[in-house]
Amino acid sequence: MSESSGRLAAYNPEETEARWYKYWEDQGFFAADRNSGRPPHVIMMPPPNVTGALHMGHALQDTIQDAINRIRRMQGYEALWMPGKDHAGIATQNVVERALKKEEGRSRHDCGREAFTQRVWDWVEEYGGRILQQKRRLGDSCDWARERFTMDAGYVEAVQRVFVKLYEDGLIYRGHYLVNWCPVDRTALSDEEVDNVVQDGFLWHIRYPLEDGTGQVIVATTRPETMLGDTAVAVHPEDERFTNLVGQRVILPLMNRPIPIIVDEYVQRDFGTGALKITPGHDKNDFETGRRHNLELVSVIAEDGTINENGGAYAGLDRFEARKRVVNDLEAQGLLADVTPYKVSVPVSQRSKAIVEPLLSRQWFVRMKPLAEPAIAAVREGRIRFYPRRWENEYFRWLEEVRDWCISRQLWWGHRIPVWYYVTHEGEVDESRGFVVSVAQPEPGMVQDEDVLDTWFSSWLFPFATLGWPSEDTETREDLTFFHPTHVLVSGYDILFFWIARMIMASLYCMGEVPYRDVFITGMIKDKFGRWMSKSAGNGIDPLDMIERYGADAVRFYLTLVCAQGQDIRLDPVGFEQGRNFANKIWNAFNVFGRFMEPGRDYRCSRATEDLELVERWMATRLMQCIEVVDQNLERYRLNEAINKIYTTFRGDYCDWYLELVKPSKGKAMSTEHIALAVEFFERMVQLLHPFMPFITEELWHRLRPRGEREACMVSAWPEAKHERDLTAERTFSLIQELISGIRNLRSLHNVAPGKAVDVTISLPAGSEVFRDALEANARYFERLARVKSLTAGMGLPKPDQSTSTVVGEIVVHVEGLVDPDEERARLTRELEQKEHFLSRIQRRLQNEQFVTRAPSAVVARERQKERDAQGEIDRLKSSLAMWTES
RNA sequence: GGGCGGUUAGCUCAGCAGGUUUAGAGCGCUUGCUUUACACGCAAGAGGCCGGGGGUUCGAAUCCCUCACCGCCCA
Repeated sequence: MSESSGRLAAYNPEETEARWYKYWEDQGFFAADRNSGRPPHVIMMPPPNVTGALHMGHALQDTIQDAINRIRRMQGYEALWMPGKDHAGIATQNVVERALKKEEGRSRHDCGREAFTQRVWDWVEEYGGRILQQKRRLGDSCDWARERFTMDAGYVEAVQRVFVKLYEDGLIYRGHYLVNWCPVDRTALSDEEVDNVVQDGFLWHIRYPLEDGTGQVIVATTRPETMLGDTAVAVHPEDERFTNLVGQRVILPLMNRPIPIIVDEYVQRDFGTGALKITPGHDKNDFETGRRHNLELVSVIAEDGTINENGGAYAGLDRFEARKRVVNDLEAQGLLADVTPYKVSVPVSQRSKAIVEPLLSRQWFVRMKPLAEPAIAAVREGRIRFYPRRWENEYFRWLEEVRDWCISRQLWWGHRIPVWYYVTHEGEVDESRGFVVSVAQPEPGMVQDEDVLDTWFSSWLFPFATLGWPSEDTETREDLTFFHPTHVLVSGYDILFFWIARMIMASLYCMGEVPYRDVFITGMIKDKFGRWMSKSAGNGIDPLDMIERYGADAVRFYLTLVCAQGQDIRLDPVGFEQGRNFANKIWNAFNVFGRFMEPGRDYRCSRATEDLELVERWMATRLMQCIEVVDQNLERYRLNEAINKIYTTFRGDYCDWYLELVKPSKGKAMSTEHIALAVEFFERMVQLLHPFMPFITEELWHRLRPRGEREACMVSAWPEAKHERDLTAERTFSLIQELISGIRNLRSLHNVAPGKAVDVTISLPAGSEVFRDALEANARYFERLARVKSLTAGMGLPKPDQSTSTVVGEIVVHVEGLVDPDEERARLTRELEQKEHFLSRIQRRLQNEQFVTRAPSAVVARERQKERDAQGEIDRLKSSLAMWTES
């Protein structure tokens, strides 16, 4: 595996990634064991739909989860990332229905429930594992052996048990209410599954003639077809326009049915004409009004969205066709008073995009208030914390006004509702005898409720049902006790209510404890123009394509870099190039010393710290600082800050300065001691990078030293910032960096050929003996990085003839042999202006008495130092400039 | 109608427990360089009164108020 000599080609992720993933899995590194003696750290993967394919949202969230999981594992936790998949009721049923239609031209009804359900199982068997396979390409280090499906036998039992428990506690009831009905999927939906979309519509003003023929009332409506089911007209009690009409009746046009005029506070006087048609069967507000006034309730729309037998002449028409016909007929009869354009808010099914119809229907509901209260308390008391915090407000707002949850779905695919009915001799359900709520069939011959449960009614149990609850098996229970509650949930705000809030409720209710301590809410991936990615818009970016093109590490790196706290991400696929380039950089950096390494040799640095040369001591301290910053940011889930720090440290400090200075010159070999330290630093950097870029780091980690049978970067110990920072090395080296940059700048400005060496004189202020010695000792650095052939450093050295200068703090650098007076004057003038501008800002601050007296003394001292420095620099710049002006 | 985010370099975004920030990164741009780890690179540079207005403070991109525009959520 080790390739210790010869040139390495550009990094090729493809081969590396497959190999190491297999290695990790074969070694069992993903498996979590409660008997390890280590403290647990658990992440529950939001279970993807079995029908799903990997998209960028998964890639982002998995990258984050895997990074956290890998860090925790390296930090010595028994890290469990629990994978699973969701049966996704409607979505999956739809997929299989479409396939059935396409392949056999049959509907699920042609097929029959049992056969159809079997087909879904076959489909899940065949394709349901696809998305989890795709996740492996990302490098997800989940404990695959624990993978759970929300329709697994044990999981089914959990769902049924929770239903029964909730029912017995009075938290589930069956009710006859207006529900959100999707005429396309022909099922009830919860409020959360319905979006309100503003559309261009009309306000139709319709004349309702008074029964006594003395006049008319004009009502305004956005849904004229529902008039077929009107059972009243309502006006506001204090609306004087209608006082004399209250108690009278109007004849409902087209239906020729007398209906009363009632008063109700709910009517908005300034809407339309002030008179409101009341359709309790097809409007939620009207439903309430109807209840208050004991109005008759007429349903005129059927489950398929057509007008039913109560709709008179319109029976059988689709609701939209009926609207046109109703409007035409009203107009023909002179009953249409006015039509005005109007913005209407239309309820739309999130899944089918069909306009949802409020329909009277008997469904099962969960009483949410009692479940919500402990869930609110858990967050208020800080037992659960959201990152970023602002989502807590959103969470509270939803829970505080949460409405009961309609959980029954008229589907065939899902958890069957554990409710049983008696049957008549004819085999019909006999509801007159009531029902029994029970996991098992209570009596022979009883039939189970036809409906299934909302998918979220199973996924809200995910954190503990996946760990085996409610199994009584000892092993399982110990596992549950060890791993639950979990530690962090990573998910998007799009399912804050659907899933996150409900999971918290379910865990508190069933387990008596929170499901997790931290909730990390990610932003959503948008396209580069800020639009949602979708198949229909064709603007999606396939993570697998990106992995193929750039490598999984590159994809992960870039996603981590742009995943700033909860902000939506406008993803530009060219960004992944940065990841690929960085991977290549890492690969080649290894090559700098790797090509000198003898195969099988374990390079260890034998020098004491004080024997290290300056740049080595500096690199050691930079690494410490990097680890500190990374650790701090990881604690707050600021992964972008962490990866950014590692990136700049590796690229800037390690490659551009450290490696450049320790690599041997042309044709020379690298000393064992230099290799040893380069290996040591590299090893640490690779470990820090591993959670974010697991593949390339694993590969290189193995090339660094001979490794044992079951050793791997992914199970190595997380680097610790255990050494003190070496502030002297930091100060000395950073000054040298500035001097070198200054010289490079002068070379560039004066167009010195890259190969041409220059002589440099560095004039130091009095008392700089130590620094002068450091410069002399490290003259090689200047030669290496700035092509300085002769370096003269000393206190108060004069400017050599024919030289150009720049000022770094109290130091003046003269580069000899450069003459272009005009260029020089212009440059010095520019620098001088900048400095003077800066100085005046500082002085303005210092002349402010308030500042001097009120600001902390350290701040004032710092400003005074800045002033002195700037003044000194200005003086030196002026004298340099003077020389050029004289000559 | 209520709530929340965003507005910082040409583009995409960091920075927001007020003072080492003379506001950073990547891409793009300009100028050099095939200096044998890397052109998926190196070096040097240009580019921003941090959306407008007001306030708090000795000091504001950062805290408060207000307005504008963009986006999201809820009714």
